Amino acid sequence: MSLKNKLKRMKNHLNVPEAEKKPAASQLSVPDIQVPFREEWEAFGVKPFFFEDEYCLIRETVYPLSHRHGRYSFSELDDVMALWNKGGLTHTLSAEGYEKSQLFFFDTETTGLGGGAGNMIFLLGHARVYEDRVAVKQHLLPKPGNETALYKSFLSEVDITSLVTYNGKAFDWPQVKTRHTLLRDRLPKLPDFGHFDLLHGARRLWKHKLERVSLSAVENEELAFKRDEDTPGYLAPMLYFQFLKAEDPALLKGVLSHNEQDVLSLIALYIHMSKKIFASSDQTSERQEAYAMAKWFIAHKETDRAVSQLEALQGKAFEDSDRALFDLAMLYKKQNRRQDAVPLWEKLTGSDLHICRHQSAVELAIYFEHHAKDYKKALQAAQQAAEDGEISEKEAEKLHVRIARLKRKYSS
DNA sequence: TTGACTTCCACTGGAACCGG
DNA sequence: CCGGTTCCAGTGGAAGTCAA
Repeated sequence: MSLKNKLKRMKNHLNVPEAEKKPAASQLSVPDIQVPFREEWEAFGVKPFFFEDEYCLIRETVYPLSHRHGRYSFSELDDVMALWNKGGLTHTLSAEGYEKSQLFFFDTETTGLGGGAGNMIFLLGHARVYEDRVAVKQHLLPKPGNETALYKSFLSEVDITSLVTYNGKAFDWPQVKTRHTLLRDRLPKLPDFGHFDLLHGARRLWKHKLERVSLSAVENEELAFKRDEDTPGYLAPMLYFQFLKAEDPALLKGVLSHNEQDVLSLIALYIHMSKKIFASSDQTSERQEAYAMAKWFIAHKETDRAVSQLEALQGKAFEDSDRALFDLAMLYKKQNRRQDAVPLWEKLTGSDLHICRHQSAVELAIYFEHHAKDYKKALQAAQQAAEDGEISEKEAEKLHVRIARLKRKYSS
């Protein structure tokens, strides 16, 4: 909590040059800058932004909240923000404490994948959801020498405390940081920040059924969003290099709209994943997905939620049903409900999965020795584990010690 | 109090994989 | 193409529990 406040303070520092942001003064002081194809750009809703002796291009697009993007309309962000802000749930995607307009849905287009100095970001796009509209804003680099203007305009907008990206932790943001290092003496300092990277949650939930967990695959399968005549991202570098030679805005229209669709998809995906997280366990039809959700809760130590999620899956057949049952038993143990865990472990000693079979037998041995004080049953369980054909050297060694001790206790 | 175990946490190394 | 993040299983050590 104190961290969040710290970030808020730093954010204020970041936004200090409020006065410089007004382009009017700069525009007057540098009336000699020529913007090629300026009329064409303006017809496309793109305006120049001037800073010192440079400029970049800004495109703003507005949607009503009722606008549908696949399955969802942007107004549904309200619903999920309300759910998060009801509190009581620890989760990496939790927007508790945030205003919805603080969420900064963010994506870049670059000249390549490598992080090296040869690469650069040429388009920074972001979307924010306000009370009455969704505002998309894109900052475009008109030529390599104008990065200061690009980052000046972008950094005066970015809410660094709540980025929402897709693989942005590994890709977009490190790139921004790299460029920022090159420019650091001319730009405000970057603080640490909160960052929701939707890639990892998407992987957790859908890797079992999606060949690729790319944003476009997730759009298709989960958001029911279809792009018409999309310019694929991998073409962006080539188109940008053509643009640098010809300067014709038409070359980048496809890239701009691709980037715009990307940030809009981030909003829809955030809505989608949040709704999934709050959906009660029995209304998730896909069992593997429900199990993935349970494991996500376990990772966040949300034991009660994980338990009810797993209980809803009990008795249902699916790929990982034994693992799910084992996880449930271990959660019961953690909750001090060993009497509920025991029948599950007993059942799992007949599992096809070695890891579940073995670990369950060991847990039974521990339970009977230390809690039920039934040394005979403990010995039986340990011996059953030891007789398992798939047992490893190390496991066998540990069981040997356990069995020896139990034999001693049992005979006395 | 001590010793024997268990539990919890932090760390680590490897693999997978997404972005343009 | 390649960097960075995360997951996952495994490890080790500190802290906690219990019986004698």
